[in-house]
Amino acid sequence: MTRPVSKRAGPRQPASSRVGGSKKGTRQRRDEQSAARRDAILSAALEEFAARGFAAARLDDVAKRAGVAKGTIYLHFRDKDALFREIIRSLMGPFVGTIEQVLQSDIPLKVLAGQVVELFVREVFETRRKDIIRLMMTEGPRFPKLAEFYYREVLSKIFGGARKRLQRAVDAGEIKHASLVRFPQLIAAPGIMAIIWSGLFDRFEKLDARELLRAQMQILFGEVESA
Amino acid sequence: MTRPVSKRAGPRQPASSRVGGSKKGTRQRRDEQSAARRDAILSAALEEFAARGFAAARLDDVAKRAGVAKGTIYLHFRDKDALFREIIRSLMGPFVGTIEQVLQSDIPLKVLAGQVVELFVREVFETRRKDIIRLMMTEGPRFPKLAEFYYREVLSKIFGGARKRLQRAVDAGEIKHASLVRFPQLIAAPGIMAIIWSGLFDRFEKLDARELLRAQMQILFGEVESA
Amino acid sequence: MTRPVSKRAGPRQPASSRVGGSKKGTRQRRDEQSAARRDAILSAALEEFAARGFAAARLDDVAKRAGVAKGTIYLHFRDKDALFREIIRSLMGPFVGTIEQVLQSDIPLKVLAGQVVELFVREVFETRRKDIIRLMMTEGPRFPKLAEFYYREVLSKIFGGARKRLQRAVDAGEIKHASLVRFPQLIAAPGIMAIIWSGLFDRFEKLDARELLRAQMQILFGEVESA
Amino acid sequence: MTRPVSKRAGPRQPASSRVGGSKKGTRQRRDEQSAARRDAILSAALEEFAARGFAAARLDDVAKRAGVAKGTIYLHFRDKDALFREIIRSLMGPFVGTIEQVLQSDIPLKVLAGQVVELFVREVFETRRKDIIRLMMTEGPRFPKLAEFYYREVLSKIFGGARKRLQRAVDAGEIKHASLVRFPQLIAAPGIMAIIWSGLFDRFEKLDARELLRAQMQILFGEVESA
DNA sequence: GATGAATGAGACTTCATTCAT
DNA sequence: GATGAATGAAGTCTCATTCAT
Repeated sequence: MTRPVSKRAGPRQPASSRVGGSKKGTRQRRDEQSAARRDAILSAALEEFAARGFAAARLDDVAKRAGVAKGTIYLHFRDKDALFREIIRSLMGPFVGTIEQVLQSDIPLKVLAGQVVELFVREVFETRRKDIIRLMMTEGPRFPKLAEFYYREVLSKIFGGARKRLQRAVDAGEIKHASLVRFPQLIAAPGIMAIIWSGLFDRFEKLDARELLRAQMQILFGEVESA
Repeated sequence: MTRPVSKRAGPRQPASSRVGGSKKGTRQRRDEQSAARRDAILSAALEEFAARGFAAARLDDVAKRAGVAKGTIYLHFRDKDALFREIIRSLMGPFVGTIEQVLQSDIPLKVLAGQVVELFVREVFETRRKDIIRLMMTEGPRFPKLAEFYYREVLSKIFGGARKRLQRAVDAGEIKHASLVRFPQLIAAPGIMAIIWSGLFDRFEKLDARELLRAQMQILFGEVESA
Repeated sequence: MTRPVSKRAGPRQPASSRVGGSKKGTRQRRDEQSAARRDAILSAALEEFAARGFAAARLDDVAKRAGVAKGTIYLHFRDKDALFREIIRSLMGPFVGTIEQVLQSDIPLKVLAGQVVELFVREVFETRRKDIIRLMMTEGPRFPKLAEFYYREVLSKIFGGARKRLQRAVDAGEIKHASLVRFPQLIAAPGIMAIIWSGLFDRFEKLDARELLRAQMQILFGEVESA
Repeated sequence: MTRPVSKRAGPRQPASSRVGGSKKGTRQRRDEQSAARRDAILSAALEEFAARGFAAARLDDVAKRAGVAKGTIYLHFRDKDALFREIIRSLMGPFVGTIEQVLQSDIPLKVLAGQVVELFVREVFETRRKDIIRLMMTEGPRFPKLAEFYYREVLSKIFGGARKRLQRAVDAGEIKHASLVRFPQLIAAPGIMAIIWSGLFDRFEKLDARELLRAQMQILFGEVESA
């Protein structure tokens, strides 16, 4: 839970801003309150959805957790589905930029690998983004539009960037496993594994996500430098 | 007499014999039909659960798909939860033996790796076991007992066997990545990735599970022989 | 639970006897078995109905308790309602004769009163007839036909006989409370009270039915002689 | 989005104002309406339970009779059981005070007896309290908690008060039947009888509750004065 | 805008009744 | 005749959604 999850990139829907904002004082304060409420709802909803799954989560509980009335949810989101979509959108969006940026840097792959591991652990695995990803995986099949958005806006960009970087590395003889260009998923796979494992089996056998990822990176790229 | 309440009833269907078969003794025939029905329910339920998730799946649809009446489900399973648990149990159980057996054989790791890939692709990825695993991942957190069962009966056995084999290989200098003994999950990770990807993004970009797994195996163990 | 409740006076319904009974041996044995089963069902049903009430009692449990299959119940009784009616009929019928007989005897009222108390305690309160009466009270309103039967076959006869006897006693100056002729229910009221109390409050405060009834009799008729 | 599951909703009725009333502050108005609805449900439920028994009564019918939606019942009562318990509690509670008060007055027993008869007839037998008592008798065995409550809060208090008063009367030579101190139930028995009779046999033979009770009182206490 | 009581479709589950065996 | 697996109507309860206040 490193940073305030909500940076809201997506469009806000009804809210306000429709009317020219002049009187600043009251108007602006109201907007802020409204935005804060919206964030509280998103945040509460994420926790409820993560804990019980989309279908089993109750908007009643979401409202209670967010400290608003049930009806208020509907002032910000058309329905339960829209709320769910917005969670994914608003919480993953801001993250993609960061990732792309990292991938574009020209530092050696071994160093980059270490950075990616740290980025994943600190910005995903140890935050609620882990839940977002889990939700995406578990509920995604029932939200085709969302899967498409996620693929288009997140995966294709990340994997696209990764492929380019990997190709350069292969061309430069920096790495030997050329199959990575075809399957950058292999880099992400241990992350997925860590997320799933943590939700199911940590009670029985802890799995150290950082070490797991570093092990894979080492196997893929050789000795990985600490971040 | 008095109660207008109802006057229930319900002739059963022409007893179709859709399931079951042969002739044999009456008693045995009945048992077979009953078992066949049970299987039909399990099968139908798996499909419904896989398609909509546990909470959103309707037993009504399960019954329809299985060709039985709603009440019949309750002759075989106490409730929806029990049905779900039984799906996992009955379909994963028999598979574990096979996997363990394969892991115990003394063939070279490279060959074994190829066999494992084929086993996964043919016995999991291309069958309904894929759905079982997906369900386990998606609904597991809400079925702690089931996660425990799965860990105890499936994962600990498979990973236990794998660790032993890998340790031997490390000791014999057969492989160089000793971290695999600590993290056999790295071998399984691409399988998980393939399952999740297929459910979410195959529409946009196909991911060849067999090739993905072979790529990882090759990276881990060097050139992998075809099975 | 003094005597085998079942004396079956009422007509038996489907059973048999339709065909001339000649071959005695097998045929008769079968009839006996069938009758025994019928009694077992009635008996089991009474206990289930008494314990849970008519609506909440399950024929499944009745069958189990009677040691027969569920379908067998329907060989003897058209449906749950009929089963209920038959319980009342078959278990109260034989009792009425006895009561009437007692009321017709010419012994002094004080003695008679003692006999009635004993009869009630031993043949009703301490047997399953108590449950019959309770069921009649609790479920009666929903079985108008049954209430009618009960009134016609049981109450009107008993109260009719009682009134005659009481009138004679009044005429003879044997008792002073002439209102008893109008309200013989006053004699029965403590019995009803005892039955209801025993089902609800015996846990908190025992109520000695015999003493309660004797107290009322004493008040009504003066010193009552032990039976 | 995906789920064909539904698209529930349900505009509420024109908010009829059938219940509640006046104008006053908004908040208060709402509370009043809510309370009125609660009462309507209790009232409707009592009638349904009285007519069909607890198990056979349908909450659907209760809702219909109360003029509310099914779900509304659950806003006020956890479940069917709770609704039932609340009926007994809320309708008997206020009555106990009255009864106790009457028993404490120092008027002569004969007068008191007349008052008790009138109280019973007017406040119980001719009101829905009759149904409450009937329900208590018929369903009590399946609601042990309720029976306990009823015994503790109602019966023990009433009988306790009665015993004291009767003991005083015996000591003062006001009455001769000392057994009444041990069995105040004898005073109540005709009331129970009247309630049961009215539900079952009034069609065949009317039983005048007031006269029945007065007859018993007269027998117990001598000439009873009109109330 | 915010609230939360009210709504009612729909889910799970039970169980009286039937009928092939 | 006896059995009990199968049926499906009907009941209880939940919860997404609405709208008067």
